[in-house]
Amino acid sequence: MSGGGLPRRPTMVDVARRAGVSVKTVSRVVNGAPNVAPDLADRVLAAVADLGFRRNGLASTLRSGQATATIGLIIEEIANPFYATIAAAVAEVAREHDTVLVMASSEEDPDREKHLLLDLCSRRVDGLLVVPAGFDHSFLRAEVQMGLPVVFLDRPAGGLLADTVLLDNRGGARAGVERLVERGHRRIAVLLDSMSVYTMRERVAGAQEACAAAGIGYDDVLIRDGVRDPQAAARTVAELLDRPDPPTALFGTNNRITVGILGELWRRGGAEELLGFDDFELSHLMPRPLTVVSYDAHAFGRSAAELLFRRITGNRSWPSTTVLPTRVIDRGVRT
Amino acid sequence: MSGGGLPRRPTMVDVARRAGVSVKTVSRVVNGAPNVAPDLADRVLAAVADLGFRRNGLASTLRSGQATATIGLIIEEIANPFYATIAAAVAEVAREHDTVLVMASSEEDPDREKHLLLDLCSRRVDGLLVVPAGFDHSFLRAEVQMGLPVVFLDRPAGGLLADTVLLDNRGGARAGVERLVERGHRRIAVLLDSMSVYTMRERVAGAQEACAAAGIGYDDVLIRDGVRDPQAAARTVAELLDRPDPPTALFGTNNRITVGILGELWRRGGAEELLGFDDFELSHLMPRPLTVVSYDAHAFGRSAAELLFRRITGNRSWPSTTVLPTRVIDRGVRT
DNA sequence: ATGAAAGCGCTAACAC
DNA sequence: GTGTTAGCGCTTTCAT
Repeated sequence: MSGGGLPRRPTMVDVARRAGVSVKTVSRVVNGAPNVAPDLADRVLAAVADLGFRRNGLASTLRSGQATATIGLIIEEIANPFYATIAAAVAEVAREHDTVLVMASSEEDPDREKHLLLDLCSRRVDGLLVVPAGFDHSFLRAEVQMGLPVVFLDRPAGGLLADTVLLDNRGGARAGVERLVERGHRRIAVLLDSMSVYTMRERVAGAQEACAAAGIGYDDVLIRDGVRDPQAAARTVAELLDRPDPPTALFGTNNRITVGILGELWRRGGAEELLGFDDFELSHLMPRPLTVVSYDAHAFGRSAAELLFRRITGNRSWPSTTVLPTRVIDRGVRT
Repeated sequence: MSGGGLPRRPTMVDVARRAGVSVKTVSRVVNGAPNVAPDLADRVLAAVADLGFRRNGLASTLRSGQATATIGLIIEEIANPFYATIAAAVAEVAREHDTVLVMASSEEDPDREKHLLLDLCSRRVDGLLVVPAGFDHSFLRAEVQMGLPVVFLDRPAGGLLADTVLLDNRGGARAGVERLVERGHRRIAVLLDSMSVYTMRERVAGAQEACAAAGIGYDDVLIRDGVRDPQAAARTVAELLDRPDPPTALFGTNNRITVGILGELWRRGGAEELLGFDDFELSHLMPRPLTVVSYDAHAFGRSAAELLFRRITGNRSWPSTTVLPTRVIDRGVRT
């Protein structure tokens, strides 16, 4: 081989040698510390440029014990607009604190979530923001006790007392379904991802509260669990509407499901009324009336991130739970 | 103060002392190295659990000289579905390589981009994926020469020879506008973000090629620069359509602009034909015919990330430029 | 204002 | 199998 070896990264020792100063002086110049003679500083800067020196932040952090200026964000699915909006809001707050964001998606897998969280702990992030997929987060207790701030977002933690920021899932779902009921619907189908997810349980409970209050009996057939994606939602709608006793209204309990319902209703020209949890861009241009339970997703992400940074910067008050309001945007047909 | 001091993080020395072994043995156990007597391993594990020890990955990386298992991704705007899809694809590939993703948005600000990139270099990421906002990336040359892989995505780098993955912006725009021309349109407005952005220049050039080929003269009035967001797009549409010589078709050169045009056309009930670059979910449910220049955004992100990891794992071939195809999805009215 | 030496937490290299 | 020592690149402490 003709020596394709890459040039070794220069260190402060290399820079010091080249500039004819001590490493400490290089450190001072590189970090903008005061009290360095201008001529020495110039020589150091020249050596830095010549050598292509870039300070090793890992070594710096290790020795100084400073924060890594990094926070971790674990969500379920990056491409979903709900999580993308949260990520954008968190990144915005992180930037305001000169901190970078390590982002990963758990894909609703508790094992993967645990692995990711512990990995981030090893990387000594300054704080963690988690949309939990698992049900037991006690494995984080030691880290939390040693001062690692963790904020849970959208769903509560399991087995760990920690800051939590939630949406008013139950109230929003109840208010949405009440609109359907007011317009005379008695057979309302509810399509949901999985009862193992906190938000789904809450939204279903809210829907059932509204039904119960209106004296509508519970019908097993209308509650459809396991609707994981838009395709599944479309299939479920087809199946429901082909029954002898079809629903007259449908509740999509998250944005993916609502999109799937919408597509299938459009395809078959169904006139059933639709309620969705989560608003989305252009929802007002949909080819049919669509009522949505909406909220400020950006503010949601920001609240959680701001709380995290309050902890990082020393706030030691008792763990809090914040519930953000939702509101119904009613585009249904008036009767 | 009554000693609110947090317990110090235990180190391998603490674990070793507690387990009555040497640090090296702790290191072996913690890293799953072979040749440790089971009873010693058990004692170490017990001490680890008691103390809540978590290996400091920064120190480990520093000493061993191993990779950080981190890549950086710089995009323009996290919440935009185009970038969110790319981020999801990149995260997917990163995961396949047991690597985490540091993500940041430059917000189209070259200074911020430079700052972020150099920060990531200090953090010793294993590679960089960049949707460039700036025009000069020569400040990365030293890093690249020392072996840092960098892949540019969606737009080419400035002043730096590096791997690049692009879309066929020009060909896609040309093909899209050709459809409009085929249907008899002679006055086609083009709304674009900024001519300083590479993709915009290419898309406008493609549109003009199609017009020129059809003998359509250039009309200054119809090329609208500076359309930064959906609101601006809506305003521009209103202004164009209120002119004495309004366009009969509009070309939105990115997803944000197309959304804005769509809203305004819907609001005023305009019958003008619409072409958009970038497809989006539910575009087929829009209340009017909408032709889009589409491509596989997920594959786009994956290609770039896979190329990056090929570099990280040692591929040293000449920098490549890949151009991914687009296709027109024609939902326009047949004449 | 500058430098020498020690050491952050860990692992490589070499004992034993 | 296990332990000792040195040192990754940097910053701290304390001289001068």
